[in-house]
Amino acid sequence: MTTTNPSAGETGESGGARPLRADARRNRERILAAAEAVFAEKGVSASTEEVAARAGVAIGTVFKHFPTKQALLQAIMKGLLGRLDGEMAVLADDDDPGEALFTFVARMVEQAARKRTVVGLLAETGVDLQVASSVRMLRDGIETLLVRSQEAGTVRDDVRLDEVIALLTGICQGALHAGWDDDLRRRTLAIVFAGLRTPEAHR
Amino acid sequence: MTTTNPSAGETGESGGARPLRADARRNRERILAAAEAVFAEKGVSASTEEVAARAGVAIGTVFKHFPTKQALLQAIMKGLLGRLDGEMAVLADDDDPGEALFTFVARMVEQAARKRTVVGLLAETGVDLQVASSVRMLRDGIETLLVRSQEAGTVRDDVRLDEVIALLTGICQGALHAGWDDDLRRRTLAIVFAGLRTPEAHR
DNA sequence: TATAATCATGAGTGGCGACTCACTTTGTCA
DNA sequence: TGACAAAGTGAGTCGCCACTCATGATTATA
Repeated sequence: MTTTNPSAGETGESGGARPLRADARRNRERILAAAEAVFAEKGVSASTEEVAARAGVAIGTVFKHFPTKQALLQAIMKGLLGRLDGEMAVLADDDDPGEALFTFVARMVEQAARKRTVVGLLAETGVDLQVASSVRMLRDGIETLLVRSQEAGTVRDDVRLDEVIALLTGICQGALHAGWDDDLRRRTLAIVFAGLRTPEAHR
Repeated sequence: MTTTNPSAGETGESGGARPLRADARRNRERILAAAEAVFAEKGVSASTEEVAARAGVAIGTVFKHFPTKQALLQAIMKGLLGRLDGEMAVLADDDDPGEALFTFVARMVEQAARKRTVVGLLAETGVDLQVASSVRMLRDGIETLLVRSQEAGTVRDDVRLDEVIALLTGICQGALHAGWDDDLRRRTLAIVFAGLRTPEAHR
C-alpha cells in the first residue's frame, strides 16, 4: 500500500523509457481525461471514436497511445486505483482506525455511483495484466483498514477480507443501476456497516 | 373450446389470440430454453445465432417468434420473475415469517450466481415494457416479506423496502464477478442479514 | 388426399465499432 | 533555419451481429 508515490507525475506511464514529445504528452492526457468522462457517462461499451471526438483528436491518435481499447481502459483503471490507494493511505494513518474502513467504503461506493468505469472494469475479465498489481495494492490496503478496525473493536473478528471486498464490489455494482440517490446510498451502507460492527460498537 | 383458453401453457404469451401450430409451439419452448442456457453462461451479450444453434433451429425461426433480441430477453425475464414470484408466495404463507425474507434473498442471490441473465437484465434499461408488471409483483412480494419480518421482530423497523432491494440487486451483481464460491456467498449474506436484524434477534 | 394456410430456412443486408496505414504535420535539435 | 524523427490524421478494412425475405417444408382443414 501507500505505493511509495512515483514522484509528481500523473502520467501513469511507469518503468518505460524515452521522454515523449510535448504534444504527445498533452494529447495523451487529453485522451485519458476524455475517456474517463465518456466511459463514466456511457459505460465501457462507449466507442473509441467518441473518446477521440471528446478529446479533440483523430481516432488514430488514440490507438497510437493505447494500442487497444483494453489498454485504454486499463490505463484509466490504474489511475483510479492509484487515487483510491492514496485516499486509503491517508485513512490508514490519520483517522480514527475504527471508522476508517467505513469511510473508505462509503467513498468508493460514491465514486462508483458516478463513474460507470470502475464497475465496468471490475466486471471485465482482463484485469489480469498490469492492473493486477494495483488491485493487489488496493486489496492489501483494505486488509490493513479491516485489521485496524477489528483491533479497535469496531468490526467483528470473524469478518474476513473476502467478505468485505465482496460487499464492496456488490454495492458498487448496485449503486449504478437502480438510480440510487444519496439518501438511499447512505441508508444501504448503514445496514451493511451495522452488519460488520461488533455488538459493543452499536451506539 | 378455444376462447379464452391457452390451456395449461407455460408459454408466457399472455392476452394474445390465436392457437399456434404444434411445431411452432415446440420450437418456441426450445428457443426459450436454449436462450436461457446460453445467456446464463455467456451473459446477455451472447449472439442470437448461438441461441439458434443451441436450440437446433435456424436464426430466422428465433426472430419469427421473438421479433427482437430485447423481446427474447424480456420473455426469459418474465419467466424467471414468475418463478421467483411463486417461491415468494410460498415463503410468505408457509414458513417462519421472521426468516422468510432472508431465505428468499439467499435463494435469489444463489440463482443470480448461476444465471448471468438475471443480472444482465436488471442492468438493461428496457425493463419498462411488459416486464414492469412482473417487477412490481416481485417488489410487492418482497415488501410483504419485509413487513412480516419486522412484525415478527426479526428485522429492524427502520429498514425500508428500497434498501432491501438495493442490497439484493447489489449482492446479485457482485455474486457474478469475483468467482464467489458457496462459502463466500453464505458469509457475505450473513453480514448483510446481521445488519438487518434487530439487536434482540441476534442469537 | 388435396389445399391453403402457417412455419422454417439460411444466405444476405446494413450498420457499427475496433483497429490499420500511407501520408501529412509538427516538434526538436544541431 | 533546415532536416529528420516523432506524432497526428482519417478514410478504409475486417469481423461481428441484429435483423430480413424469397423460397421451400409442415401442419391443419375440407
